[in-house]
Parts: sequence; C-alpha cells; structure tokens
Amino acid sequence: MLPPVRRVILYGLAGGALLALLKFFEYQYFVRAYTSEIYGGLVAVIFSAVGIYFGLHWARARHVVVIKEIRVPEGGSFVLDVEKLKALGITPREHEILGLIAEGLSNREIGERLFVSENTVKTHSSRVFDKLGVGRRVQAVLKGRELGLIP
Amino acid sequence: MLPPVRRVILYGLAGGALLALLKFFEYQYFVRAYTSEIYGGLVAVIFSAVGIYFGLHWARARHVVVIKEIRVPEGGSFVLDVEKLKALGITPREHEILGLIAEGLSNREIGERLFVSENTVKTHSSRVFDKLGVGRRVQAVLKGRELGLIP
DNA sequence: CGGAAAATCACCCGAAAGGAGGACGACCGG
DNA sequence: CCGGTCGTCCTCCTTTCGGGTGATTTTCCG
Repeated sequence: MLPPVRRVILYGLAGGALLALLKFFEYQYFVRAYTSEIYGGLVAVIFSAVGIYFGLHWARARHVVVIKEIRVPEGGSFVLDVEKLKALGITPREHEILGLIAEGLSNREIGERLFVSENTVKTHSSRVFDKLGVGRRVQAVLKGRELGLIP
Repeated sequence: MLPPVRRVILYGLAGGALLALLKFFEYQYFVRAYTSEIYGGLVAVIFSAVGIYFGLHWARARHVVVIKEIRVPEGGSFVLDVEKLKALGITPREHEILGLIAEGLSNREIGERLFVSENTVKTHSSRVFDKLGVGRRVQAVLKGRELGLIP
C-alpha cells in the first residue's frame, strides 16, 4: 500500500479533478437537463464509495493483536503456547514434526504421512532438537511437553 | 454493532434526509449566495466522512487473536499400577529401565547409571518393548504412561 | 519487485537403537 | 536335583537416528 501522506494527496487530487469534471459538465449540459439533486447524489454516491473503500483499507493496514490470557485449570485441555513457540523460533512445520515424533512415529513414517521424504523430516527434526536444546527424540518429547508445545 | 441490513437502511434514510435538507436550504438561501461547487464539495466531504466511518466499522471485525497460556503446575499424583505390571510380566529391573528410558536417557547412559553394560540395557529394553507390544522407545514411553506404569 | 524466511531434498558419516541368538550364574520352589 | 525365572553379558547384523553441509524451490512480506 501507498504511504498515508501520498495517499491523502492523491485522494485530494482525485476529488479536485472530479469536482472540476463535474463542474465542466454542469456548465455545458447538465445544468439545464438535470437538477442539482442528481449532481449532489452522484457526488454523494461516489465519495461514499471511495470513503468506504479507503476506510476498509485503512482498517486492514493496522492489524490489531489481542493478547488473551487463559488460565488452564489442572488437567484441563491442552492449549498451545504460541509465545514460547515464537520465542524458540520453531516454525509450524517443525512443530508439526515434533507432534508426530511425540506420537511415536519414526522419521520414515512421518515422511509418508506428510508426503515428504525422510530426509526432509530429518532436517526438520534436527532443527527442532537444536531449538529445544536436546539430542534425542524422547528428550524432545519431554521438553516439548514441559514447554507446552505438545499435549 | 447493528445488523447489516438495518444499518444499510438507516444509512439510506440519513442520506435521503441530508439530501432533502440540503435541497431545502438550497432553494431558500444557498442557491443565490453560493455556487453549486460549495454544495458538491459539502456533500463530498460529508459522504466521504460517513463512508470512511462505516468502512472502518465494517472492517473492525479483523482481529488477530493470540492466545497466551498460563500454566498451572499440576498436582496430579502418580499411582503405579502394580496389577498391570504383573499382568504384563514386567520384572522390576525392566520396569526400572522403562522409567529411565522415559527420562530420555540413552541405553549407554542407563547402563552407566545402573553400573551394567549397554548390552544388558538393550536386552531389558527389548523385553519391555515385546511385553508392551511396541517397537520404539517413544512408543514404549507413551504406552507405559497410558498403562500407568510410569508418571 | 526483491529479499528473507520457510520448506524441501540430497548425500555422507558416525552413533544409537533394535532383532536374533546364545551363554552364564544366582536363586527359588517342587 | 532340576526346571523356571531373573539378571547379566556377549556377538553379529540391520535399521534408525542425528549431525553436518549444501542446494533448490516455495512462500511471505515490505
């Protein structure tokens, strides 16, 4: 998207041009054929549309992040700790592989389930082990569970 | 917020009222005092503002919700299922090895901790795997936890 | 559009794990 | 004494894991 200042200027210029255009037609033709109601309505419709358009765009530009804190009662359902996931820099794919490792699957089985090669699974799992600071998959499962990354 | 349909109707009514109002003033006073450029500009500004307002409002539903979890330390007490242990024919030594496997230790580390050779650990773990009906240590940990053999 | 991040795959190597089979001593109960 | 169980240890073999490096492609975002 364009930066706000330039967008405002463009917006103003477009409005001015439209006004000039309308004024031109008004003096040439419209002023006798139609009342100014049509003129006002036209302007209203066009500027409403433009306003709505930019309103939507401006709203889309700012993505609001709402941090919701949920207390997990004992033995409650598992809630993924997104914060820790980001803090450790674990990607979604790596997290997915970690989950499948925790289910007791071998690298080959994981590859078959995800339709990727065993080598890919090994790459992902290696990175997860690095990020978790462990060297074995059982430890990775333990650590992941402890950190709230897997149920 | 109002439901969309009612909002649109209100919007249309307000627009109509505004037009009527402007028209009234136009015939009374404005038409002679100012050119219709003022009229058009006024309408443009007002409807742009209204359009932007509603555009922002319609788009306000866009939220990125990040769920942050706060973990409450679990006080669940583990009770060993001795019955299942006997039912599966798991010996005390095998059960001990299973516990150490669940801690993420390698066979060599288990051997060092128990002052036995790695081969012995492998024998025990193999037997545990047989009795649990699994083929991998992560699965053994899962099964053991599920059966109440390890915390 | 261009760069960063993510995902994918490959190859090599050493270590770990697992399977199959055998062996030996201790202990315990019939 | 003898069979059964348990714990210990071994060899040989195959598979699996994990680490490292490098590369390509896809995806995302400013």
